Amino acid sequence: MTRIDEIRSEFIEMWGRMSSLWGITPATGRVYGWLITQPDPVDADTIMAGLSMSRGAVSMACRELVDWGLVHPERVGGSRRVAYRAETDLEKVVRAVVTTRKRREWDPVLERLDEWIPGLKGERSREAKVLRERLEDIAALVGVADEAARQFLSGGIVQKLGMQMLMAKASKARRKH
Amino acid sequence: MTRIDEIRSEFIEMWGRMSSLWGITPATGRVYGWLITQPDPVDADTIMAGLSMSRGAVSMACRELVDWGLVHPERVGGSRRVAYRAETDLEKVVRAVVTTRKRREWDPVLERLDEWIPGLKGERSREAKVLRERLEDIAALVGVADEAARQFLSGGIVQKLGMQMLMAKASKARRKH
DNA sequence: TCGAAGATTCAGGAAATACTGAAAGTTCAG
DNA sequence: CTGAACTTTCAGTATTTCCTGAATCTTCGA
Repeated sequence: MTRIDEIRSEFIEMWGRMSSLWGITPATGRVYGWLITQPDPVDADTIMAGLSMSRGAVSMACRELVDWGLVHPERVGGSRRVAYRAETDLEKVVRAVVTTRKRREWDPVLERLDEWIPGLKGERSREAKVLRERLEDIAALVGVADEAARQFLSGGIVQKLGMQMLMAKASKARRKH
Repeated sequence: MTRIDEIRSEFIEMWGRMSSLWGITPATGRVYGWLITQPDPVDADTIMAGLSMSRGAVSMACRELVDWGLVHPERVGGSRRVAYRAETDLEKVVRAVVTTRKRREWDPVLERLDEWIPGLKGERSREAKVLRERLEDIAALVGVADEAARQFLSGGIVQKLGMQMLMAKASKARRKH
């Protein structure tokens, strides 16, 4: 095994382990990792062979990645075959992840909090009063995060420039060492 | 079941479901949710009864929460018994979560990237070149996140004020509706 | 329209993860 | 120092989550 294969397989394993952190299954994570290491789009059979996964698992993983917007399906000329290409523009990746997680995870939390807090307004007990205060604090914090996400996603030119600047800076700083 | 008990149990269930998102086990999430709903510190037996969990599970959950800094153990006067109190200062909570996840999850990623990238410098193939570019981009992005986290944790007065202002604003905005 | 290439689905089995409960460990009052 | 009160540990089991692979469905060239 050459150095690059070694690095590739470690990188893929890393994506597998980080999968829960992103809210995807391990197999999906490995597929995304694998796709990132491929310079050109690859089809399902190649992924199957490369990761020793079943056809079904590859299909489900790719679907999930396409839903997230992390991978793009491309028709291979003159055939039904689909080849998958990883999105490598990191701004798009971050945007896709923020969008999906916000919708799936934060929005429902805010909704529930907004139901609960008024429901506690009537209660007289100290218990209810304390709980209400705590829920209000949490709602405020989630609201801030929500607003920040919204700002980022609405993505005026300002945010884009800011992000690119930061990335360029970090990139340069890292190269020094 | 009164309204408050209903809300409490839904809130606890929510923490159970969100647990994987925070990187804790469901039982640990439920315990934290339960503690948040309690105005006063509670001991292990009370948690056991309230959540119908085994003694062992409660012990492990509380330990994990204490490790994260989300819960504080307090000795009950004149006895070996320990009572647990949820941290409700949200700035401290966010700080604790950022610290722990950064250490456990981001730092290792950066470390690995820093090993891999030089390892690819020698390789001539297009494959290696493309992979190296992608890893460098990822490293830059993680580096930015890392720096942001560091800034936040080093927590000058500036960040604190900024956060408090945002929270106050969000809090007020929410009350209007 | 038909047949074949290829994608998708999903029931069931495999693997990972979490929880229980009893035994062992720890601490403290007396 | 002792034993009672309380906590922690961990082997075994329960539960959840994930993956496989064969059956089914879809699309496209001819």
